[in-house]
Amino acid sequence: MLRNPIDAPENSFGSYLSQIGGISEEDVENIKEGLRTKKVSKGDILVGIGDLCRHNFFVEKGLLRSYTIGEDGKEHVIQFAPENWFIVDRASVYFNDPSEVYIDAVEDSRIVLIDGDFMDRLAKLDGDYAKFNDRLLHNHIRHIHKRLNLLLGAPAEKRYLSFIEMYPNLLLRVPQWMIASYLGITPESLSRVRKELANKNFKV
Amino acid sequence: MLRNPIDAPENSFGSYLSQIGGISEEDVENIKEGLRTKKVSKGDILVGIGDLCRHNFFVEKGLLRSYTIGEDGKEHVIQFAPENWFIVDRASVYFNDPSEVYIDAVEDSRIVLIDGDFMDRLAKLDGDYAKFNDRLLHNHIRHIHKRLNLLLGAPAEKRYLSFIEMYPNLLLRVPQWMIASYLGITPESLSRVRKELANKNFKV
DNA sequence: CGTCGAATTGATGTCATTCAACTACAGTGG
DNA sequence: CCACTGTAGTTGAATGACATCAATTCGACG
Repeated sequence: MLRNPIDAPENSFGSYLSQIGGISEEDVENIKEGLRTKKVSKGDILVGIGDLCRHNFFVEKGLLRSYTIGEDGKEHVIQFAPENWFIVDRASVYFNDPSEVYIDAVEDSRIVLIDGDFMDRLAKLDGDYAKFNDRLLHNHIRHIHKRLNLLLGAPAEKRYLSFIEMYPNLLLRVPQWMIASYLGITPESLSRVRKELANKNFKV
Repeated sequence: MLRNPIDAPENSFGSYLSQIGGISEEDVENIKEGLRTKKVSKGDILVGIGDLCRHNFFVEKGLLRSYTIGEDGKEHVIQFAPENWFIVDRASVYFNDPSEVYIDAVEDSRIVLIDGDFMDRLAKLDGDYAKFNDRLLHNHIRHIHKRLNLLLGAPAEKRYLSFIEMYPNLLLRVPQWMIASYLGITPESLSRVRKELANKNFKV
């Protein structure tokens, strides 16, 4: 759930753990062999609705997304995950419930599969590391709350502007109809919002 | 974040910890003296926007809510917390950020104030207890995700029906305009939705 | 009894959706 | 190399859902 995509070195998950998670190089070495890295192609589905989602996915390179199919039969994008983000149906991993989302690859990607008790093993190495997962969870919550506020209050244009502000780097990587889906509007509406903004002389 | 209001015995937080949290009676005794219980009156504001939210609130009796003021100047209800629920701006407690929400009392209430590192102290008593907080966090996330889905996909009527299903006991306790605010619609619209449902011969 | 906020109702406006047509472009196979 | 096809994006006209504004009713409470 943290920002700043980087230029996708191999094993950026290791650097992430040590730099952002504050986990010693040594400990990273000790546990990382329990991890699998996987390459997926654009369009590949990693988790389907009804599956058990057994892993948390860390994106080293590329772009994943999660989405549901509403009762209206339409896709609703829940989250995008570019480099250095996690993506997962936490309820499914944690409670062993069938997944309520799809997770698929928007671009060819290289990802790290983190199994359910990876964090537990990490916590066993050093009690402080339990706090790392805690931080991830709190970040996640903060993030969804921001989104909730927008959906509750803001009209389409403001939601779009806020999306640009939060994910400036995704603007050119994600097709417009997916952004529309993330914003909770139709592609046509987003097209018109963009036109309006252009008329107002708005530059990204 | 768990259901089933009860008939508000004194110290229902203790029972909650032992029954739901699986924490031994003895350990509950050991730490509960660090907790304060407080009575608040309908309308009292516990946390204001900009304040530091220093506590997680557990509702033993009564009803709290959290809400923001959108840029449109309107209230948006984030969450209701009846008996046996927690309510908190987690980002504020965890990251020491100024609160982005108000928390106030919808009814006269008796609440337990849980300070930021209560869970840490609990975890120190018994390593397994760390998992309790983890479970709370995951429940919270699952809950907001459900909400996200509704806001993304469902029209007013479906959101209302889903609200009734999730919080049947709140229907009679929360004024209609607050429910409307929770659903992201105006009180007038909710009134019409209800009328429609009545015409369709819908019974709560 | 009078007042105030909550809820309903009607008239009207606005924003986003829907449906359909059209353009642009990328990928495929002849 | 070019036609064929499918998907993304744009645009227009009509519709629909919800908001807004204003008037009225209802009920709680001093």
